[in-house]
Amino acid sequence: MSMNHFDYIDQQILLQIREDARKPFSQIAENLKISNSLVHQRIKKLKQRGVIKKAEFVVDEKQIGFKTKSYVGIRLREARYAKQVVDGLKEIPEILECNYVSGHYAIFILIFAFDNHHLRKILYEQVHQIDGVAGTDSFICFDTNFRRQVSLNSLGKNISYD
Amino acid sequence: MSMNHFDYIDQQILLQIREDARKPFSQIAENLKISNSLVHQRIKKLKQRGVIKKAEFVVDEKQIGFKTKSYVGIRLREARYAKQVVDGLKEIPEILECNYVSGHYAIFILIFAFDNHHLRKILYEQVHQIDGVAGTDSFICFDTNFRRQVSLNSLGKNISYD
DNA sequence: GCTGAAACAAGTAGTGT
DNA sequence: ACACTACTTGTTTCAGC
Repeated sequence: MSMNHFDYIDQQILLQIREDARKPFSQIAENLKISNSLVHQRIKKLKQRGVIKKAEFVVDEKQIGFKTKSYVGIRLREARYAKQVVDGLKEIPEILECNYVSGHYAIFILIFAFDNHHLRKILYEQVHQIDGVAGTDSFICFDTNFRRQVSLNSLGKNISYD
Repeated sequence: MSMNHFDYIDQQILLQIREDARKPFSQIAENLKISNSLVHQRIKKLKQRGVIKKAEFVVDEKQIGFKTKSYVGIRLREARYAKQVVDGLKEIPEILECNYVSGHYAIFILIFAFDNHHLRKILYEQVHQIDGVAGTDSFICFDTNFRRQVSLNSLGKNISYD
């Protein structure tokens, strides 16, 4: 299948910058006992390959007032409305993620709202008004037990899991 | 309610570093026509307040082999098994997020697997084996239409939405 | 609470092996 | 593909407003 290939250096660099995007390259170089500029070159290539996209600061949603997190499954009146519903959902800034899914729902979204009342208003006054939406089911998150990034352990191996 | 207070500078800094965690502080200062060191001070305070947690590089899961993304709702045999089930789920590295939720399911998780076959194996051989799990429903993501961070427009205002 | 300059550290590019 | 050096740029701290 020969897709991307990652060696030990790539993997270690990813492990380090992923958790701290502002970690000095020179420090990474020191840890790995390689030159400063090699780190720079590798990261450049990882970007070119599309393995790393961007570095972002993680803002705590709760700290800026978004206390209610909820997943919401959306049922459509008919399947062919999918695209126009997605276009409508995109206009609602509280919706942070939107997926086409298999199973009970056609579309599955993630919403952050100020509180439950706010969530209800978004659903009733905005989502339900989009032409093609038949109904929604909400899965309000009482608590997020954990949240982490994808494992890098399988890199470079290539991968038998059965 | 007097929770956190954010002025224009805080908001602008957040907007800029959120999308590019490695943007030089000096450049931010220039954009806002404030001193280099004020940017530094403000970011330090935002960290202390817990508004920003860390800077992370975003790794493209598909590029490192995780082609199947799925949300999975978990039903419990009895509600009181919740905690021990979460402990079991935490041991499965392909599970990237785990929430207690309202509605049909007790627990709602996000899984990234190599492919559908791998996903099935994780569910059957790991998740379903955890004591307390009655069953699961999967919502496999065919496509992610969009994905973004929470809006910062409500900062500093304080907020009436009804 | 903010600025500005000075000391320090890191990022970048070019050259050679 | 990598390391070394020289150069440019950013970060951090602190005195002073």
